[in-house]
Order: sequence, then C-alpha cells, then structure tokens
Amino acid sequence: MFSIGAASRKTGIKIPTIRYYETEGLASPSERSSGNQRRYSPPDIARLTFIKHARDLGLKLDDIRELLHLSANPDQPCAVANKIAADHLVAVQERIAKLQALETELSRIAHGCTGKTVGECYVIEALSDHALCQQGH
Amino acid sequence: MFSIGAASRKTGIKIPTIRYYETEGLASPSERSSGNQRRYSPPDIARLTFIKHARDLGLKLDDIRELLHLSANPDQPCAVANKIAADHLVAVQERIAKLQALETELSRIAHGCTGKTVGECYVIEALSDHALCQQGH
DNA sequence: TCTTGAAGCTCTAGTTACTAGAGAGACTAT
DNA sequence: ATAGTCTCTCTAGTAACTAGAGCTTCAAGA
Repeated sequence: MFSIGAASRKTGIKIPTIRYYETEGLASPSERSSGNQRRYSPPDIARLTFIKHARDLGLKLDDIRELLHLSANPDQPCAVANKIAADHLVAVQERIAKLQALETELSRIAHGCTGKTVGECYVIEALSDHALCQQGH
Repeated sequence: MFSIGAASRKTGIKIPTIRYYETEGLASPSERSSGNQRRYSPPDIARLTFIKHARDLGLKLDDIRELLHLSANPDQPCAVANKIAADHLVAVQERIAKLQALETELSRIAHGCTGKTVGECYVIEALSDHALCQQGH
C-alpha cells in the first residue's frame, strides 16, 4: 500500500492531479487509512500509470474513461479502443500540419523585421495587415 | 460604423468572442448607439483584425495585449515585439517536435492491434504496459 | 511515550479562451 | 405599427488542472 505521495512518485502524476482524477471517477484508492489518508494498491498504481500514459499521448479524460471501462471488460470487441487510438492519431496529424503552416508564417514574421522602432516593425505590420499574410486565413 | 454583427462578419470573430475581448480590455467599440448597442469604427475593426490574426497564429491574449500596447506607441524599440514572435516560434517548433514523437508512438499503437477482443487488444496493452513504449516517458 | 516536522486532508477559487442560454430591449423594413 | 431579426447583460459551463487556507495524521527520533 502506497501513500498518495508515493503514488505520485511512482506514476509521475502530481498529487493534486491524482486527487482530481479521483473526483472525476477515473481512479480511486482501494483503501483509506484509519486517519482517512488514501492508500493505493499496486493495481491502483497500474491504473494511474495507464492514465498517465494515455494523457502523455494527448488523449482526453473522456476517452481515457472509456478505455478504462473497456479494459475492465476483456471480452468486449476491441474495435472501440482501436477507433479511439486511430481517431486521435488523425487529430494529431492534423495538428502537426496546422502547426507547420504556422511555423512557416511565424518564421517569416519573426525573421523579417529589420526596423528599430515599432513604427517600422514588421511583426506589428504583419499582424495588422492581412495582405502581408501569404496564407490567407 | 458597424454593428457587432457586421464586425463579426468582417473579422471572422464570433459575436460573443468580440464581447469577451471587450471585457478583457483588448478592443472596445468607440461608440454606442442611443439604444446602447456597440458601434465599431474602421480602426476598431482593424484592431479586431489584428487580434484575430495574432490568435490564428496561436499567440496568447496576454501577448496580444502587449503587442497592441506596443503598436500604440510607434516610437518604442520593436525588440519586445520581435521577442514575442521569436519566442512563440520556438514554442511552436517544440510542439511540432513533441507531436511528431507522439504520432510515431500512436501510429504504432493504433496499427499494431490484430486482436478481436479487449483482452488481446494492443491499444489497451500498450497503454497499460510501460515496457511496450519505445520512447520511455 | 512524547514530540516535531513532513505529508496529507477538504474545500474554495483561479486559470485560458471561450461558449451557451435566459430574458429583455433595440433596430429595420414593410 | 408591427414583425422579425439583432443586440443587450448576466450567469454558468467547458477542460484539465493548479494554488492556497486551515486543519489533521503519520513516522521517526529522543
């Protein structure tokens, strides 16, 4: 049995976040001490690790909730789990594409300024003047 | 002079968001009608466009606040504006790198599952078992 | 056994950038 | 004048935490 501090160290999740996950119904300690402190069993820790891993991958808590529910029923078809992962992959790929477009424009803006004062600053100008933007939002 | 609806159409910012920016002190209409409705002048619209453009680039409202403040004082050195843009560029580049790493892992997870039920589902397994993760968070 | 300092408890409120909805008033075209 | 659209303010909700107050419990040493 581990205290919340030990659970935090083992999983890399901050203490208040572990408590927050509990209020969200994602992971509760299986016991409390006589003085009402949380006590985590190894399976509790594994559940937290699962959540941490999924969060690191950028999955939403709602998705994680569903995956946890699925993993508690090992006889169900895993199509749902695959769909969650595949959908998220697509979302990540889209975000990468968008960010790369932004990078291009930002790079142009941030490197294009040779002025000394704001009056002739390309950064300000580029943000003010839509025509300077090559990608036309 | 434009109504808030016209301002919204011209800038592409939703009406409630325009009002929100006003509560945040970013952009207020220069007048109100006799019936207390917002009336935006062309410079007001330009300011909203500046904000929209900067938001599309992912700048935070606090950064935009500072840039607006700077652009109101054209005699100031533009080093601050450059720094905001350059810092943001670095942040975007870092996010791209992280997302690409995630994409690799997610792709492996999402495509690796050949099982039929959750019990043998690679998605669930990969999230549960740290050892399967090649990048070691 | 006592004590002390670290760790834990609950609860409330704040963060970011909006979004939704209620209920009332204003504007415009016929 | 009136219908229909637009706008007003205000409150509360969203995601995923984070910070702080004020209090209690735990573990280790004297």
